[in-house]
Amino acid sequence: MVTIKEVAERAGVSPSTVSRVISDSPRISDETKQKVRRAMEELGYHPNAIARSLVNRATNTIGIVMPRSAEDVFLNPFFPEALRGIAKCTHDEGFCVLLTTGNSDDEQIESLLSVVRGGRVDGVILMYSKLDDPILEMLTEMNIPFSMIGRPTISEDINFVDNDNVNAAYEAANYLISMGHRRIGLINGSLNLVVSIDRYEGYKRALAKNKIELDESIIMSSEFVQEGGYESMKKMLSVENPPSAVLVTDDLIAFGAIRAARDMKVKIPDEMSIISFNNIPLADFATPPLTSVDINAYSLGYKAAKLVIDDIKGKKHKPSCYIVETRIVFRDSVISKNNIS
Amino acid sequence: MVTIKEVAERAGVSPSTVSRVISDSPRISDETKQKVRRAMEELGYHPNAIARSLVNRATNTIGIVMPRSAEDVFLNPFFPEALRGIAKCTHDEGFCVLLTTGNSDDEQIESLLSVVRGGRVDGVILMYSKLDDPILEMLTEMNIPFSMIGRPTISEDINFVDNDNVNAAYEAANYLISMGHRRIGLINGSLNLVVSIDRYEGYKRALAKNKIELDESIIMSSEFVQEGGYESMKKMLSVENPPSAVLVTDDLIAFGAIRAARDMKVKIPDEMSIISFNNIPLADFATPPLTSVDINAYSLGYKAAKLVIDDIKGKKHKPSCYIVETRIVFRDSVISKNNIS
DNA sequence: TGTTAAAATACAAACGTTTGCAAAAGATCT
DNA sequence: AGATCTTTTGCAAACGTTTGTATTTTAACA
Repeated sequence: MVTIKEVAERAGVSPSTVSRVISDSPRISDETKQKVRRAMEELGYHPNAIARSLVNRATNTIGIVMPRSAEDVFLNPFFPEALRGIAKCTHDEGFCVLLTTGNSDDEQIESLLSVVRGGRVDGVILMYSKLDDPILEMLTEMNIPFSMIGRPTISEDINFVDNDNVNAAYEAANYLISMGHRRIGLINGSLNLVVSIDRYEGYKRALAKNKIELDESIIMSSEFVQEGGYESMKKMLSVENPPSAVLVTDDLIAFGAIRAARDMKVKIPDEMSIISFNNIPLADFATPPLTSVDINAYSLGYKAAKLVIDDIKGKKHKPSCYIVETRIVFRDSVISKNNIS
Repeated sequence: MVTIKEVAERAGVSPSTVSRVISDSPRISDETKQKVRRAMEELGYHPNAIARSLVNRATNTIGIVMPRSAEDVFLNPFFPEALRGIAKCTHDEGFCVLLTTGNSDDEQIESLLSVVRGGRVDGVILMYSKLDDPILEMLTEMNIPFSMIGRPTISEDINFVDNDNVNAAYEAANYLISMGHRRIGLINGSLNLVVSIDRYEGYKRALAKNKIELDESIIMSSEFVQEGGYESMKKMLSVENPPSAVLVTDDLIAFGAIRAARDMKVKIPDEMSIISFNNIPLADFATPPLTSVDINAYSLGYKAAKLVIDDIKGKKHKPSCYIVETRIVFRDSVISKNNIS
């Protein structure tokens, strides 16, 4: 490995001069800069990031915490998509991305802990928001810059990015109602995720606003996977008075739900309308193409990264939050009930 | 930040002793170890990974290179799934994962370059194999431990993990043939990816073995995305004598192909059988459920990580390779032609 | 040709570790 | 009690940078 000293020697200057050339300090004459740069060139010198980090006390790296093990995560396109946004922003800002992993909650925590205590990252992005999350607690305690994707429930000063999920769900449900549906089911994700809570709230508000009574028998919650959607839809359809439409809080779940409907010979959208969330790339290729709420996961990621990085750079002194827009992408899984009857 | 010195002072020993306690050196008496450990506990000490890296010349981190920008990548579940395997292995081995990104080929290269030259990673995993890849060249030149997912074409000594793609495609095509199909199309991925080349080869061999002549008009190649599959299938169906079955080299492409078939009112599998590759989670939820070759992306990732790490640790002195098994997952997108006629 | 100010560069300490070698302490033997 | 060996600990250099301060060089002026 070629070091700053060797460059210095070759250029006939001192190491400090080389260092200042690297940072393009005005204290060094142009003549010397040329000389040093040539030496660097000839030797194939590249600054050692580790040494630099040590003295600067900055690694230019941010750590990413995904839910649980990375296991379940990657099955859902939401995370990759958000990660894409994160990667874009970090790269733009000259930062690296370090993945934190673990095969259990404990391992996950231990992994994060070692990474931040070890000083390997300058900040952290928490890619989800759930109730009573020990990681969130840790992060605030450790006093390291971080931001999260999803609204925090503890109302401390925390950087976060989120959709307005209650409103988004409100509008989705409202859309169903505007299409003439009065009996509307809900297939939700796990209720300890605040995104699920919020969408549930929006659903409730839409029904209330339209004087539709809540019926617990057509409100389910499942894990964020297809199987959950499959089971939920089966239950939904075996209720004495099944809904004519259902709001599903995740496309993957919706895929499962569609499959269940097909298996039970109920036609979508003719006998059952479906609107769901996330607008994954495959939504367009479902049968029928899925009407879905686009949450702009990419922006969610990008902004989350921007928030931590600004925090790290000390640009913002107050915690900030950012709400990214959602929009319904209309496809063919919802039908107007008025037209039929 | 609490350092080794403060711990030393508190415990009444020298910094070097503390260091040796950390590494549990036998040279330190148990008594002293107790004392030092207590001091560490009380002060909440944690070793600084950066400083450690500097002297050890090891970061315990491996860099991941994905195709191009991370952009396209994450849309395809293959990469997340492989990443999952990588994450598992690295974690098991006490390594971290650093993502290398960039929004263009050049940026990608520059990003990788700065990361390895900067000494931020001990090794690298290249998640794909394509023809004339400048990155591959760089990696070998720089003389850093690395492994790749996918067979390298330049026959240098390179660690890699791969499926036996020619055989896998051979068997897939053979399966179609065994089901009575004689006219079989191919919808392939981009031909500068060696995985595509290999699967093409397997397809050709199967046809040759069964004395079926190759017909270029029903051989397409598209990008690894749904749209490509959509277009390819449209073309395939508008040929004067369309095939009764098609081998698709990626599930995502297959989704697009299915959609195209549906749009053109050709029934799957009745009028067109489809077998594809990768067996993504959603394959089961396609209409009809997709018969697909499972390539075990998780293992591919896990093994690739194992290979670099072994290399880094100097366990293996020779480059090694590892072939992971594939298996056809039979679902409902292929029908026997014999039964019909 | 000194004197002084400005510009350019060098010195050395610091960042938090690890580790070879030296030193001190304790044990064993005669 | 001294010599010798072993065990335990400490010293100091090193890893490759950055940066405050000191020093040298150059230029400008009288």
